[in-house]
Amino acid sequence: MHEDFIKELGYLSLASRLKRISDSMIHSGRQMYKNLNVDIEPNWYLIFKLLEKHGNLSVTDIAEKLQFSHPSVITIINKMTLAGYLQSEPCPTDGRRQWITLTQKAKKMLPEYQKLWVAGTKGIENMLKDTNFLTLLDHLEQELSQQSFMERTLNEFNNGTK
Amino acid sequence: MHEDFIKELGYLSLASRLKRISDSMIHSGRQMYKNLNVDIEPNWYLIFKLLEKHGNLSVTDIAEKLQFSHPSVITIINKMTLAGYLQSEPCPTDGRRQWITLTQKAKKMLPEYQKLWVAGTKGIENMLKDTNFLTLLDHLEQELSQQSFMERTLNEFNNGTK
DNA sequence: TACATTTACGTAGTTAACTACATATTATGC
DNA sequence: GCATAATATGTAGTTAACTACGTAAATGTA
Repeated sequence: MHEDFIKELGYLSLASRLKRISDSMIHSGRQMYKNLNVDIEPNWYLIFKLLEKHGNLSVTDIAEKLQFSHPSVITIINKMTLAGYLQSEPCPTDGRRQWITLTQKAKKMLPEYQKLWVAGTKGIENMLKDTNFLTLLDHLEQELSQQSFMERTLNEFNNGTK
Repeated sequence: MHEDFIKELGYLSLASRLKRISDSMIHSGRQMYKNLNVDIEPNWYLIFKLLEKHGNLSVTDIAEKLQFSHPSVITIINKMTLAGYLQSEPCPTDGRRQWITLTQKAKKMLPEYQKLWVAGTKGIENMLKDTNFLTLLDHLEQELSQQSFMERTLNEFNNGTK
């Protein structure tokens, strides 16, 4: 086994490490869909489940709820529309907005996909069930939203020179 | 405050959430370097610290130690070379390999940059010091290396149909 | 020793997030 | 009620990881 330098760096490389883990899981998810011949992509579940919950939403609504930029949402929605899962219609009361809704194909396929997502959730749960990992993520995200990584670093940097 | 749908999904959206956190920290780091007028990029610290430790390494060595693909390493190294921090020379005993080393500029600047990285580490430590977060990351990465996210999901999926 | 295999590096193209800018529509305020 | 500001969507270009493929050098083997 080779040296794992990112692990060795501890807190310093936290962001790199979180990126490594998420990249690996997303990659594995993409491969799974491909192997099963399911024509969806790793992050589409977010849109599926969001529209399942809310019925219809605008691009901006979706971006806010996912904390994505709106161009990212547009890119995902365009692909899902091309794949026949979504349709858009102009909002009747506001000409700027688009109402995004699930198509019949999406509603038909959702129960099947839902089984996969439940299985994925269980797989992760098995690894982490005796831990407080999600609570720690809540904590970390809340801390970072109160004061950014840059602000924290600069504070420590300036303390060091006092 | 808006609905945080990714948080709401719990384990299902773990990968999306880790990506969100790492993206945000990396973005904040880039902004910090920009504000301080420091001409380095967020992941260059990995190369700096690796070469500081090992003296010189080949592209493949670096890729293995970081668990990056070698094209990713080449991209980073090309930029750092352009910025004057790295130089390459052919390995005298193996014509296929390049020895990557720090330049004088890099050695001169490293103590200053090191202060920033120490400050960043402290900033993260302050958020997580009373937790076992790094241990949980070790655990998660080890579990995922033993059995991929896809394998775990398919196992659970097939159990569900039995 | 010559040929096949492995290894190291490099290039091209993909992915999914982002910012910055453009345009159209709605809301606000004098 | 018209001009300005804010909002919603869309487009273009950036970033950093990846895979796939190509080439050159070294290694192994018949």
